[in-house]
Amino acid sequence: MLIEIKHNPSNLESMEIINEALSKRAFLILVLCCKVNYEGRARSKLGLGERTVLIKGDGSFIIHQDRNLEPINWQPPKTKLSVKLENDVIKIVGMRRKPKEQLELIISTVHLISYYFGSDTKDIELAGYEEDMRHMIMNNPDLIEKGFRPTSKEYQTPQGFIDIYGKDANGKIVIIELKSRKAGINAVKQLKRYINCFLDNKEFVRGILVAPSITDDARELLENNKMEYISLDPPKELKTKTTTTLDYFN
Amino acid sequence: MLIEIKHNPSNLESMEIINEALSKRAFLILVLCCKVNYEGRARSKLGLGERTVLIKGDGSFIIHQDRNLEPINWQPPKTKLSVKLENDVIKIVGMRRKPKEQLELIISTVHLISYYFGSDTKDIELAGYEEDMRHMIMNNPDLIEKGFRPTSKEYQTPQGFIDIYGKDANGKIVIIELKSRKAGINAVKQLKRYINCFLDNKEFVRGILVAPSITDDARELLENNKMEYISLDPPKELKTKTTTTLDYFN
DNA sequence: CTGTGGATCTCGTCG
DNA sequence: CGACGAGGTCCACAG
Ligand SMILES: [Mg+2]
Ligand SMILES: [Mg+2]
Repeated sequence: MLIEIKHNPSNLESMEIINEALSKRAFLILVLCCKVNYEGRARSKLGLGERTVLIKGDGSFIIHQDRNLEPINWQPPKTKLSVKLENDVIKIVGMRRKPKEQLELIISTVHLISYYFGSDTKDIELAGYEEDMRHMIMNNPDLIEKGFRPTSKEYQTPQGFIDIYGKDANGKIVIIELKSRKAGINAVKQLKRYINCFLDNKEFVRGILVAPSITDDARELLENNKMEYISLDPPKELKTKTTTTLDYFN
Repeated sequence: MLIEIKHNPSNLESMEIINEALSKRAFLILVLCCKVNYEGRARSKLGLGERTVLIKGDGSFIIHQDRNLEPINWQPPKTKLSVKLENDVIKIVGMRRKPKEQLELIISTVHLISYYFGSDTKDIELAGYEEDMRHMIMNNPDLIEKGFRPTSKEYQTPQGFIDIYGKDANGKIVIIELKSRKAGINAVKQLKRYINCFLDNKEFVRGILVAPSITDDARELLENNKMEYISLDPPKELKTKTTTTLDYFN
């Protein structure tokens, strides 16, 4: 893999390396002392401090402090980047149209600069999502209860799409709201709104909240509204086996 | 600033440097070829590729591909990290209890390893949020309309807290829903639900959605329900002035 | 510690 | 391109 690394470059050297990396759309890594200004959807100002900056070939611009998972400032992919040197201060500016916003990095000192061209073609495999729960239930409706028959197609109300719509063994309409994480009161409210769309039907419509767990408040609200809860974990099976070695087949 | 950098270390060297960085809670940066497995709230598997990894002193564990703003895999702060070398393969594991989850990084080759101890004490100043809008309106209620008088305290309905509650010049109840970004149909639905809490009052309750802009569907839904829209941008004034130089006072 | 809701949310999907 | 909704959301705040 092609990688360039420089320790404690001068600001002039840094500017040239940054220009090189930006023009070649490399993955650029900087450790530096900087101030940061953001203006656009919101506005922010960050005083001097040492930070790690990532700039990706797709225009992602990411500034990390030494704490927290999330970057302190950022710009999404497709940001237009430019760099200039003025009075021995480096400025990297990331601009976006729509929304109009810009992130300005004012650099006093660069401790580390590196850029590389890597190969990363593999896509991630994921499981454990709401959509996985839906597939599991459609393939095995008895997970809800014996005799439950979901309709094969999505059902739309004025309030939006119902996760799963079907009928129980007695022919009663059943509306299912799925949550792949612990369900709170908002999940119950959403289910209630779907049921309200059927009020003029006269016949009782069952509402079932399906989630791995539920908060106490949500459960109370659910029962007060004569709705039901079924505990179900989202399936987490991947299509391929997970390995912890570096075999050729992975 | 103290920083260590090594280009193309052996896996044994890498393991020792990673151990050093982890034990000292440094900010660790790696560019490497790896596979990644995650298991916990969900499950994921990522095949071999070159990635950039950040591990912060607070336990944040971040894996970036060469595209997208967001990391492909991660663990939040307070993750417990460990490293080992087996058959010349480095494994870094990040574990969390509650939720129980683990992220496993299986490394074949390290291209760059660096760790540092930086100084970053400044907090960010932010503006342009819903809370800023609320303050602005409370301090200048005429922004809504002449004669509007908000109550000083928050008002809670069974549906949750109302952003701003007050009365207009005619003494009619006014409920305001704030959005700091473009408002969609969900903002309108939320406002409608608050108003429904006052239905037994008999008297008409005004609902006003305040946002910088609104989608067409949301506007239609709003008007069909006899509610109003006021266009208002969140204020973006910072307490201190933004500078684009490196003056001592910043 | 849990629950709730905002966010420069991001990102995929669908129209 | 805009609207909409899920998310391993993260994160701050309140109870
Ligand atoms: Mg749903
Ligand atoms: Mg609100």
